[in-house]
Amino acid sequence: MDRTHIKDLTGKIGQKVSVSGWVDVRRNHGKLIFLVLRDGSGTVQAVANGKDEGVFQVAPDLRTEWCVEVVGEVKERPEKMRKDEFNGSIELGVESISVLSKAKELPFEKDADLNIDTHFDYLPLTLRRERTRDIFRVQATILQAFRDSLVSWDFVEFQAPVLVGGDAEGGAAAFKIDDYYGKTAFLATSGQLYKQIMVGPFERVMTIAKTFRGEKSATTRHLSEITQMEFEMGFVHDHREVMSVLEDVMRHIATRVIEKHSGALVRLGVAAPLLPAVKFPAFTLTEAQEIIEREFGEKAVGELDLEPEHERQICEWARKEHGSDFVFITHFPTRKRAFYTHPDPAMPGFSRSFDLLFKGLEINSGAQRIHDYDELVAVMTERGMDPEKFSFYLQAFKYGMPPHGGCSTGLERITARMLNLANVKEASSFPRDMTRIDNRLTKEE
RNA sequence: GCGGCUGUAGCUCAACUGGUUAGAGCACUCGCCUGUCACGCGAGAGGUUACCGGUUCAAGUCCGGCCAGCCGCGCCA
Repeated sequence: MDRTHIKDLTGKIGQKVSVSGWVDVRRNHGKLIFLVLRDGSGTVQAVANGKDEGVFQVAPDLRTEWCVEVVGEVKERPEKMRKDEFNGSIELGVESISVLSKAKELPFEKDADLNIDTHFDYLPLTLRRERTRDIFRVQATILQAFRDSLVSWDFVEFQAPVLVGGDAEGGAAAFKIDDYYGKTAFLATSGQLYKQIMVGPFERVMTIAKTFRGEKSATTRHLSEITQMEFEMGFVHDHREVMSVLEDVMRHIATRVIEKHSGALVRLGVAAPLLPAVKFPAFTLTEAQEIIEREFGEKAVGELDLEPEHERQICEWARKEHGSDFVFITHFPTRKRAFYTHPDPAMPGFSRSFDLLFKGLEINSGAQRIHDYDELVAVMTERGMDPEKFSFYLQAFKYGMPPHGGCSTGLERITARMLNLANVKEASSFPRDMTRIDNRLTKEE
């Protein structure tokens, strides 16, 4: 008998079907056993009746997470037993059960709150929890919405390398590969330089790139391995055109998440992101700092960046005053940003750069880039970098590079803020940090 | 790296100012249960209180050390 996916059962009332999946919950009433079956598409209640001896040779033994194949009839539930949830008005009348795989007792409480280290210690199992499935279904939608929107606007997706020849960008700490055919290589901290090179062939490019940061940071917003959703576009006049595209991408992502995952948002207890009717509010760093001083009495003006607490404050204020969970901060000090960041001639000392804050956290960073070869070389020299070491990259600029700009969004950060996850690590299916790669590094074994 | 907090059953947590045999819920085992949906009821099993040392008649509780985790800061995105 062909398998029916649980999401398709609604249309098969009265029919005999075969369903395969996991036992999500078991409620044993003696001569009546309720099972909640789960497959990749959803859940459904199955009812095993004690009158059926064949079924009752198996049903009482079933436990959480056993894999089973159940044959039965799709029935409407009795009027009073209907629930306002997916498949809440149907159930499966069990006629036979075959056990595909047994499961031991789970080492944690399935639907209760877990400490985050328990969650990580048992990831292959905790990922099966509804909460976790909700998080990563939303994340998959974020990724797809990012890709779909940019591709529809003629951005070409390319694959940025992960193995790179140098810790090119500086700033972020790179993981070193000691033996790359006898030489030293690094794991990419960003796809930035390759993304700029790709403006040459395609003008508009995007990539969803794995990047790696070796900072010794133990916080709720850092990971050692992150997914960056990046794009770069040619022939811009300044950073504002990049911000405009980014805003459209963010609106598209938010809309898609709201459309597809209203149930998950409810289960996770999170409100849909607040989008302003007009444009995302945007302030220069200095303006933002003045607002923080005025509204929160914090000293901020003159600092090179917003402190985490200031990011939270300006977002709180923007939500109240502008009805937006998104806030752009522009014009960071030139010396605080990467070497390729375009200075703003109208604001000496400041650059055509921006961060996008979302619900209190920086989720994106971008800028117009320097496209003039001589200017780029001069800036590098000024910063004590050796242009010779970047000759590979600089070829693109020597041979006709248009004015361009782009940005990069941290997938885990936007997911975490979208769903109000306290720790960004919960937004990574297999998080890597200072003390974990699959196992705790400190665990004795 | 610095600081704060935490570590008790498989999980989530109790145990007042140190005081009898360290408890509960869930999970697990056994029994009962035909409409549950956090099913219910009864019984049972499950502990070197992270680890090492100290103070005390007496330590889960106080002190020192050590390990681990979380949170914040720094740094970063």
